[in-house]
Amino acid sequence: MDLTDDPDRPTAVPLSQRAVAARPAPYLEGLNPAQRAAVEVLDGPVLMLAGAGTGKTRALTTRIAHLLMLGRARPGQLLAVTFTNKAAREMKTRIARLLGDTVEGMPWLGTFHSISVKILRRHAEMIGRDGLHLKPSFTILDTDDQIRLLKQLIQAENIDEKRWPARQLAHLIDGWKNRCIGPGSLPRGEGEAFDGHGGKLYAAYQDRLLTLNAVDFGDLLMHCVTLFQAHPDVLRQWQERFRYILVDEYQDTNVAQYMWLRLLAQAHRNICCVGDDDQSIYGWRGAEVGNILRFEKDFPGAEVIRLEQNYRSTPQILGAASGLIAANQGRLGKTLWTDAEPGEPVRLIGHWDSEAEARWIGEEIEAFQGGHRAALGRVGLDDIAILVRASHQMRAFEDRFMTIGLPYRVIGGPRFYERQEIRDAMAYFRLVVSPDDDLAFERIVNTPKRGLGDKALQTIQHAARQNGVNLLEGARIVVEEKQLGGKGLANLRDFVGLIGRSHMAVRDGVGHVELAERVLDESGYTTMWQTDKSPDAPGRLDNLKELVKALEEFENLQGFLEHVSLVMDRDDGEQTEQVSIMTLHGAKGLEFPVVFLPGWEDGLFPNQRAMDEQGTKGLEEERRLAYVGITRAERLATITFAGNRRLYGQWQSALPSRFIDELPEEHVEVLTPPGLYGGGYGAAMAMAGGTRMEERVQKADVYNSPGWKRMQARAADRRGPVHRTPVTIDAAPASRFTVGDRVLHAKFGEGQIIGIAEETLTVQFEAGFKNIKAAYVQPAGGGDDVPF
DNA sequence: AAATTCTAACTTTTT
DNA sequence: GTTAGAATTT
Repeated sequence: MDLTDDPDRPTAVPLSQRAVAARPAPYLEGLNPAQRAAVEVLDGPVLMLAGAGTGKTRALTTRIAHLLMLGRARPGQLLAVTFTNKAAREMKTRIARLLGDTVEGMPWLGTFHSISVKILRRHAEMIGRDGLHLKPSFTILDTDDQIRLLKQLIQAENIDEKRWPARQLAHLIDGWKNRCIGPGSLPRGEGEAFDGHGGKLYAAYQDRLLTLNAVDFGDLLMHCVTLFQAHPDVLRQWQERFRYILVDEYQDTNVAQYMWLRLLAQAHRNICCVGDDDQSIYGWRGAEVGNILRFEKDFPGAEVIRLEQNYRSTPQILGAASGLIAANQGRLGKTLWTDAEPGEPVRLIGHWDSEAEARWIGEEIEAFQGGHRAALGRVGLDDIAILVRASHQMRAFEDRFMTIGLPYRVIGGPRFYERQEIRDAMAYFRLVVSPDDDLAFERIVNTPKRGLGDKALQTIQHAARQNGVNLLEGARIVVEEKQLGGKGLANLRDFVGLIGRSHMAVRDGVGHVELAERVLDESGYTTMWQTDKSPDAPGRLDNLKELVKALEEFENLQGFLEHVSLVMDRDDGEQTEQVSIMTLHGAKGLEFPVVFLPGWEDGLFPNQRAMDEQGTKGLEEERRLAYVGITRAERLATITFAGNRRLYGQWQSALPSRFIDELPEEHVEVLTPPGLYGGGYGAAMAMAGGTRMEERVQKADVYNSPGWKRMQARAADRRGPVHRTPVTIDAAPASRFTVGDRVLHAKFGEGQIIGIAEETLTVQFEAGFKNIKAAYVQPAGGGDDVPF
């Protein structure tokens, strides 16, 4: 460990006195002054407030390249953290390009998690307590394994599974770890949550993880933090190693990540965080916007650099987005500007229902293909994205595009390594590599079906516990002592035999690719999918083939498994041009020339639940999400909403999103929907002619006034009675109840009905909104006034 | 043990 | 309208 740095070095140098690189480097050319400052402020804490599309990644990667070129640090002394593997990969390629591939890759450029793994592997034995600690070879549990493990514990502790499903407990535990709250210090309310078992269960869970020599995702960070806190010598070692720390998407850090960073940055204080408080959209999974707002307090003397020149969008798009986000309180404040051509205003259009919305967007896209929008230049399908709030909205577009034969791709479906067949295959590999992996054993012992059900598994577990061995060994004992009968026994014998032979094969140095194929074939796993007649079976077989192919790039199974537990994505090189459909969350960091933003209705977007559970905080996060959506567009953004939408099989009507009212009029053009449904707002819009002026008048008259909303509501009324509650439901009330009644539910307690759709009630409980079948609630002592 | 029917719920998602 | 998980039947 080298200690060459001068501890008395000033932490920040004023901008004016800053030394500029002796010789102008070619990679610095073309940067604007702010970007240049962001690259050249070398020492001390720096907060780069980079708005959407301001070249933040460029500034960050150039900064890294610059540090390396100036010899301020060797690649191994730079710590660069991102949130996704994709971002890390992109950064790596960009740095390599800037440096002309002359410098070896940066070992410490990666996600919080991948870097934590590297650190933890070196100090694993310091994690845990006497007699029970981690080994450097620990495995990383994914959510699936985590939930299975919790289920076992819940059963062992005799906790009511119905009241506290493992899934929910896993979520809670995740939350605790995100906030870096250890077993000793659970928050009072939540620790008691599980019938007072919360703390006990948590401790049991952590113990179980240690005995399995495993950690979950949350542990990776939390263990690092506790390690640093408990062992100052270890911390110092890492602090000294990382001379410069760079963090991307700082607004998305949670408490654990924040502590992790702060600990590591304390020594050199050369930390550069890049983020945009207006793009913080992950509050619901523990991200703290506060971290970015507090940066200057945490690192006194920090230099704050704002990147405000936007290179992505037209002034019209930028204007609309800026106007919208201005409604949020407590922003750090940035004024984005651009010197691009004005471009087209953001287009706004309403439709009768979600099907009309999908139809219209499909037609628009086809029109682009026909070259009807010459002003935009060429627009290919790859240039178009549809960004939705909730994934169920995607269906309407998939259906429509399928029927008109428009190629599309859905981004953000289950990832390759999360698919069932891949996880099964991986479990086989895991068991081959480490016989102690009991979770892998459980997963595959009866996959494909071997006639080994719960009973058989219990027998195996019993045998294993009796002899103090792992499940595989336990199974061997069961086979030897013939504790099972018939077919199950024979199958189990084959299974144990196969794994045993595979262990031998590993020792004999059989090629891992060949071994993998052999295991999958001989276990009958491949056959299982070959004989499966479900429509997705062939796809699964393809995936398996691809998995085996991916193995080739690694030296052995072990190496592959290590890699996979952290890198959970895969690029499939699609060749044909396709329209992208994804959620707004999935779109962060991406850009498209043409963007469609459907479903801007109150309740859907802003999402009702987000507002109920988080109040203004939730609404502001939704607004940031809207901001992210609009700013993805380079040349044309189109916002649409539908008066009626089918949700959970029932038609519901809603008002246009309140965000629509917040868009500055001067950047919005209201379009007329085709195929009017006789009257309603459509009739009003039909009056609009083609000229700007008329559109303006119409806009002022129509979309900005309560009258427009009334008209919209009246149109909906013709289809039946409508209850105007936050989420309105269009149907006759269930006979026994009316809106406003108080009801009693076995699990959620007392609540108030705020919506009725046939037999489904929307009830406001203390715990939040729930849709519940009328049969499951009792009328409760009423008399309370209805708030609506 | 496997196939079948029934039930209750339903944001956003990375590692 | 769909889906995962539980309950029930075969």
